[in-house]
Amino acid sequence: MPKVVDHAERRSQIAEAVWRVVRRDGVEGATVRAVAAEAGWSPSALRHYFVTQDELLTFTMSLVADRARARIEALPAVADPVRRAERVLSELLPLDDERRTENAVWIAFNARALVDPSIRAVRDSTYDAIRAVCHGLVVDLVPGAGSLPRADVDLLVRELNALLDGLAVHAALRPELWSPRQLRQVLRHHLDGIRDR
Amino acid sequence: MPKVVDHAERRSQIAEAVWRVVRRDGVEGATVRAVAAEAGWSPSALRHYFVTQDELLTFTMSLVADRARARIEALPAVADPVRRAERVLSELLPLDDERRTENAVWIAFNARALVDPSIRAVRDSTYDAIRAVCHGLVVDLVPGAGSLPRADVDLLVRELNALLDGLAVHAALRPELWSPRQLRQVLRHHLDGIRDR
DNA sequence: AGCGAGGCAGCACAGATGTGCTAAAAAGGC
DNA sequence: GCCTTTTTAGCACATCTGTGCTGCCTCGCT
Repeated sequence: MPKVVDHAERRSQIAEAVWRVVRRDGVEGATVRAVAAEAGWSPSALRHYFVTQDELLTFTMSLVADRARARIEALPAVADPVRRAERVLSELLPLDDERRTENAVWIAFNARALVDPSIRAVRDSTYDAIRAVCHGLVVDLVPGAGSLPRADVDLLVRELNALLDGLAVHAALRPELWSPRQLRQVLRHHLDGIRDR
Repeated sequence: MPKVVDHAERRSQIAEAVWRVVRRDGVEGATVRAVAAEAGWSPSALRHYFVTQDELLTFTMSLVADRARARIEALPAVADPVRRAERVLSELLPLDDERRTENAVWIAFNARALVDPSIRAVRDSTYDAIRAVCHGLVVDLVPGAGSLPRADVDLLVRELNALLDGLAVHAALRPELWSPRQLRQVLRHHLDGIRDR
């Protein structure tokens, strides 16, 4: 009774084909026909799993967020707050090819979010989740976070959050200028700065 | 002999029409016909000032960078390094409607730079210039920058640069979460941190 | 006044795109 | 083995896109 490839997994396979097309030709290159060719099916087969193109693209972007979330949740517990923060945030940086692809796709869709409401909804909730993660890390990182004014904590969270996305964007756009080692160094320096402030 | 509206200025007017279209409908909405309608001319008139669409889009993106550069160069001299850095970098953040538009357009084109070589060239040289600006500001900011290892300065430059673009992206994408006041606060906090390190 | 060149509009055309419709093929239950 | 449901292919159609081509209209010069 379990089909060899079920509906949900097929949708993920197609979404990954979208990633490859987007990396090669941008979001505007992710036409129904191009994605179908990349996935190895006919356009009509595609339409069986995604009724409209909007649905296809929205699902594809959600999958990026889901994959990252899954990686973070699967992370082993680490006692030291700096190291924990390093591990968690590293999952969001383009440190290897898989995450480079994710980041590039994310950036491409981000631009589309400026004008596409359904994409924007996915993006907003994802960024909210990332901000919450940053908040948790900062609270564990700052010595007396409990007794600190909320505005001060908020400031640190915003700063960390902005740095994180800045690093991600830079490294995804210009990998030749940002080695994984340099990304980690900057992140680590910033985290140390929060702890020792 | 001076025409009422000369060639170069007409090109800028058209590029500004592109900005408005991109803000409304994204880069993929910036078709020749849409831009012509926005600018109030026929598509043929457009083709008189820009032979191909690529030329139009590349020029439009360059104009964003040129405007920002001009604003920075026109800035009055400020003795205090923190205040100077604040003033300079503020010109790159979406603190008002004009700069919000610039940032949104920049982000949209940035995504296209992933696949469009001519756009990428503009983007790379602009980012190099911004990095150079950051370097200058950091050198003035850090007390003993001259005697500091080059790698340490480089680290601070990268961190500032990433924070700057992270702030810009966040504020452009979600203005409702980033008031100009909050942007300035985070920037100021980071600059103070560099000075007092 | 006449003329030549540049600025502009309109149309045309080939290609691509999203999506609907119809039928064939495959799969699965009895 | 047959029949129903799901999955896939193929085609069509209206729309939109970049860009080439042709002609008009309006300046500026002599």
